[in-house]
Amino acid sequence: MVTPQPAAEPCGPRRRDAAATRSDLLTAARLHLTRGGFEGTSTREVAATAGVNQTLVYRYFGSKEKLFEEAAAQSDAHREAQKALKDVPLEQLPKTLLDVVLDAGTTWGGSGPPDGFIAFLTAASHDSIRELICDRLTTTFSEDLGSRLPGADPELRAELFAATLIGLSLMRHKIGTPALAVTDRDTLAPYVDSIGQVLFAAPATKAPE
Amino acid sequence: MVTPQPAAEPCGPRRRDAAATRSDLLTAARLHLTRGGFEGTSTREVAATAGVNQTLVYRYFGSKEKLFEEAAAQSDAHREAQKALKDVPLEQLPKTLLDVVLDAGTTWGGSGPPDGFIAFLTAASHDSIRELICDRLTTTFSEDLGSRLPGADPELRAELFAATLIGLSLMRHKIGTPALAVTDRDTLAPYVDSIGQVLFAAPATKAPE
Amino acid sequence: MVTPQPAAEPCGPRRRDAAATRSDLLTAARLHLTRGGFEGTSTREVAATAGVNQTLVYRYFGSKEKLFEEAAAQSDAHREAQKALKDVPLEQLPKTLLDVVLDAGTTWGGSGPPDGFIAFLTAASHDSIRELICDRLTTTFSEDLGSRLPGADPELRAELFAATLIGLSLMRHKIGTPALAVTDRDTLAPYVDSIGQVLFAAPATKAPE
Amino acid sequence: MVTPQPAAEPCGPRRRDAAATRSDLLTAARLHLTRGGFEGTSTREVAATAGVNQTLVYRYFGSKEKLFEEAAAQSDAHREAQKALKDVPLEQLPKTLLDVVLDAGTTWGGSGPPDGFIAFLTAASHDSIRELICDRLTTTFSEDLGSRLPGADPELRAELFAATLIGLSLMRHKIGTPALAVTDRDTLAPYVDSIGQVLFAAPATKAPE
DNA sequence: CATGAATGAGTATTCATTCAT
DNA sequence: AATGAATGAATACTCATTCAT
Repeated sequence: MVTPQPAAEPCGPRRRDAAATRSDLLTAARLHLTRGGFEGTSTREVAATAGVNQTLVYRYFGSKEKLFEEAAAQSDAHREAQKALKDVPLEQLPKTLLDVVLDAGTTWGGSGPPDGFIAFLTAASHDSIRELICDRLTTTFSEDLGSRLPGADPELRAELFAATLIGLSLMRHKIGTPALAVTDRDTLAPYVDSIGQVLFAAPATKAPE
Repeated sequence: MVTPQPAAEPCGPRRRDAAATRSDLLTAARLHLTRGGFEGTSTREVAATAGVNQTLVYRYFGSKEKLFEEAAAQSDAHREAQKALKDVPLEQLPKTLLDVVLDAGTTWGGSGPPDGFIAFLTAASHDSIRELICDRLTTTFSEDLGSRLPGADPELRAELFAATLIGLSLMRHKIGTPALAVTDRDTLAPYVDSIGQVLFAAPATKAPE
Repeated sequence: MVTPQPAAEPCGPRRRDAAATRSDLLTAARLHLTRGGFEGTSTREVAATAGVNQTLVYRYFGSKEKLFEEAAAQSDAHREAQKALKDVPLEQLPKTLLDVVLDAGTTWGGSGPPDGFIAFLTAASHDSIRELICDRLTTTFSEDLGSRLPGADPELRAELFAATLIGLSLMRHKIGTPALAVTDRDTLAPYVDSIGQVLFAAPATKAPE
Repeated sequence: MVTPQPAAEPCGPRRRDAAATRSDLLTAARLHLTRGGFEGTSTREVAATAGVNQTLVYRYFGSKEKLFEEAAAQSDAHREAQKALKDVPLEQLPKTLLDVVLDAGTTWGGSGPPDGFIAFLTAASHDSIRELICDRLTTTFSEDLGSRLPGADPELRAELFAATLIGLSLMRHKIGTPALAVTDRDTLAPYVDSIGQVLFAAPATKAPE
């Protein structure tokens, strides 16, 4: 796990810009978090990727754990998902959220910007990060999406939709199963859409199986 | 990540039983793998959980990596899933696979036997284990299930169903989102079932969105 | 340091022959001793080369140290050297001892039978082996050869001749310097001979330099 | 092999001086190298002798091997020998080189500064160090000294003289044979001198023995 | 006589972290 | 604000050795 780009030019003591340094560290941390997870990444690697001295991790974040927590919290995907949940009508939600997920991580093997509450699942073995992920999912899906669903078990149905997106993201961005790794958005959309329809519509009164 | 039970009282040299020792190590490894992932678990922890001297990991497996690979490969869930794919008619598959997934890992926070190709996703940041998971998913879903699906994109639809199961397992067993963590099988089944119906049926001729 | 031949056919629990096993272990130990020295060789390697179970080292010798001591002590070269010192006239000694040294270790890079008090110098970093070597050299040279030399400083002159042989052996068998590694016996002999003549003859009354 | 002085009292974090730390490590490594050889010395021992934290070995040298290679390469004796070969007339060379050798290692049992391409022979079982020693000997003797010798086989005769010095050093500094361990320089000199005369003079046309 | 199982101490090396400049 | 020096605890893995069969 040393792959990510060495980044940054070695230019003397480095430009003295606290904000930029902080932000570079966070970006590097996000990248490494999605690849190696919490325990699989060292602060040295992160600092190297950010082109920054290792000890600045401690200056700016206090500890490896806090750096990674902040990195995990800082997710564009999460923000976008939440915005979508407020603005977009239910029937367009599946496609919109699919787009968020697809943008969030580059296709498997690619090297684009890593992001998304989803890719961070890799880091779920670390307790504090798992809690953070759980909170995010709860707010965004169980609560926000759930409250918009008619019929029985709204939280559960919302979470099941989240499950599909999470599984999809994992298989596409991390594991690389043959179909999901390469299928384009437009082929994918109708299927995700129909899962959404099934889960978002009020279920028929449950006949015990 | 030192939580799992210290197991076994330190009671003299331990009974001399190669097969049992090997198996205890594998069980302990599976447990730790699902909790801390590959890099998050030390061989010492595994050995302690198994109530076994640390060096026996190397006697029996040669390296941490090989121990965890074998542990990851040894999955009842995988076997059952594949059996189901051969014996069970398509319309009963969703429920059957759901049961496999639910049995595979104990509900979040519990301490039962950890298992399943799914729960091991935690370990997906380690390359060799990720490949193993990828192979398993490809064989079981993309190929075996895919070959049974009528209509277009069979592998993709098979993988999407796998994605739902994976996401479900992760959220229930690992992350613990409020609804999925506690919902019982019978409440869950109809929803998973209807996702299965949507994905397993031949899709209508796709109208470009 | 795992090179030496795996030896011995894997033929069931192995022929039950205490003497042969002991002797195989000693031979393997000599071989490894000259290559990796005491600390650079593990009992497992020795046992593997001997085609024997590792624990037999302890059955037959009690400890790694004792195995290697016995191996170091068992030197054909030493025996031959001592015999030469008794039987051979002074003026033929240099050539005779040269032959002992040349036979003792195969030319550098070759894989013949390793032997000789000389090659064991490699193992001189281990205290008990160093003492053994010291004893051997003292008896053979300082005492036996020394007692045959006329004139002043006989022990010293005997040891200086030993030094030449030791250095020669080391450079030829172990280090592989360009000339000594390849020169044949007949080219070498006259030079060693003339050193012998200089050292064995009674020195002129020393004029303080 | 834990003998060498534990050095330096454990007195707080130690003075912050990179150059001094590096150099202390090298000195300690040289000392241990001549006593225990490569495999017989642990980085902990070296660090302890240097009065330095063990991890600094890796900060400054990257690995045990690189530390010991650099330690072995850093030899005053080698420098002096080479200087002598340039400046000193042939007939004074034996005595000059003898002095280098005698200065290089303290008399057996003493605890002075260890040095010299010669004493490092102990470490010759480690491949990279053996190569280094071989290179040094080749340059200094086979080539530099060889090129100054008239007559046949100049490299060989140069190497034979090196062999005498090496054997002498080993027996005096490492093995401790009775005469060589204690004899003073002035007693030793005439004998080494006469060996030099024999080897440096053009040999009589070789009559096949 | 021979072997496999088990063990504790040790090895090189890396990590997160702190201190002084 | 940024850096290099220093540190202690941990990690994977190996070793010599003993015990039970």
